[in-house]
Amino acid sequence: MRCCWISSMATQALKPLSKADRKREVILAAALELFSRGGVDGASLDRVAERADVSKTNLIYYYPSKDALYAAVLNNVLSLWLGPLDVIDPANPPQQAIASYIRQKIAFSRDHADASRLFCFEILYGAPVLGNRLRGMLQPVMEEKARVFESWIASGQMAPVDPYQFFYSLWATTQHFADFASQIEALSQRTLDDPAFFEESVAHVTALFLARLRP
Amino acid sequence: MRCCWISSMATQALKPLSKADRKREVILAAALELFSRGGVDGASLDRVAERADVSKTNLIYYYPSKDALYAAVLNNVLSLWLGPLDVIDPANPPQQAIASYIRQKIAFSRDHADASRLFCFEILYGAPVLGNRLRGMLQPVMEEKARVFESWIASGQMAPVDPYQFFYSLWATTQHFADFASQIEALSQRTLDDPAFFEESVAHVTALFLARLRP
DNA sequence: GTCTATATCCCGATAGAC
DNA sequence: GTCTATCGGGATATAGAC
Repeated sequence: MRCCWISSMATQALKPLSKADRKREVILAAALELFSRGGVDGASLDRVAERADVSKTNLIYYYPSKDALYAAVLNNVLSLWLGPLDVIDPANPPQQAIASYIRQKIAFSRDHADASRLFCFEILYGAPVLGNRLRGMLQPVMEEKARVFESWIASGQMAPVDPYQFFYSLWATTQHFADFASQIEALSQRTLDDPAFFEESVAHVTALFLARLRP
Repeated sequence: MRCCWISSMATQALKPLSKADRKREVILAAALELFSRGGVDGASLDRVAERADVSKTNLIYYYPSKDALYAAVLNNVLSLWLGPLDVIDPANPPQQAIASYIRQKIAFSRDHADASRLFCFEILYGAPVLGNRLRGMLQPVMEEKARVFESWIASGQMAPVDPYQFFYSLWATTQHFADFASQIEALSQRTLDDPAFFEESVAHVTALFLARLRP
């Protein structure tokens, strides 16, 4: 049900994977799991190799350095991270689009909590690897989404808001469930894996943002 | 104006600091600066000592292990983090209290971005050091604040909301400005040190939450 | 492609003189 | 309290056989 193979979602589902490709996937999955717990410096190549069930030298054969491995994992994570943005489309009514976006993002925090945490680590580090792609690729995407917001506002479908600030708050609130899961669990003793808590969270965040959009 | 000495805010301002105490402060400040960049594992004691302008052995004299140093820094950070919660008081009207809380939290993200990032690192790690204090100390505080919300709701001063979910969203949106500053800067080319962006951010987040509270 | 063996470096922590 | 010297361990990465 919940996907574990990151790259298989990012690449074409049709192309059959070679044995080497599958090995790369296993290594990437192990690296994501360990890097997302303690950051890059919190996990050693020994442990990643152990988790992926390959020798360390073999791992280095596929990814020539730790930095290269980290970058490969992060690029997969960024692809996944971008997915939900598709729903922000001028053809959709804003309330529906944003409600769908929120649900997808909170589902992402549940199904890919490790990816969300690793992304958070990278940003905390100052985005040494993703910085260029954020400026070069995400920024134009955001400009496009900002124009969608402007069209929604101009047509009177929603109250005027700063689209950038609005997205920052959307990302913050939805990703919080993955990145701060241990704090939430300490205070609420709840997890997104509890379907009731998942739905409560979606309902709360949706109500928060839709109240603001009311024209 | 903006305070750099973490501990001096947590301890009594009256008690004069001994030479040793001042040295501890310098070490803690250096450790916060470096740990908040790369996490605990991203900084070495050598570099912390270098930054604090003490020898490594001398550093270890004051903090017997890296874990002890990390725990000391984190405890200071938690004290700072708790401060703004005081404004959530049944005597205040909810809109005013929450607006004040938001402004304080965003100011915290500006003035103590490193503390916010280190706190975020710790939670990402799974709260190995703060977990017990979150459960043992923060949880009762939150129960008290939840009762304040209930009293506000019961008196018709605000719309009914889940206080816990509400706080999670408040923390997420306000801390986001510190923890995800590099992403925001990549997309908006703005920083909280820009007073205009600071005020825009406060206005945006305040409008978001107050719209939700309208009875 | 995969292995064993190893080079090289840096890290946290200790010993012991002063 | 502060120093020099150093230990022991674990990390990334390479060399070279198979």
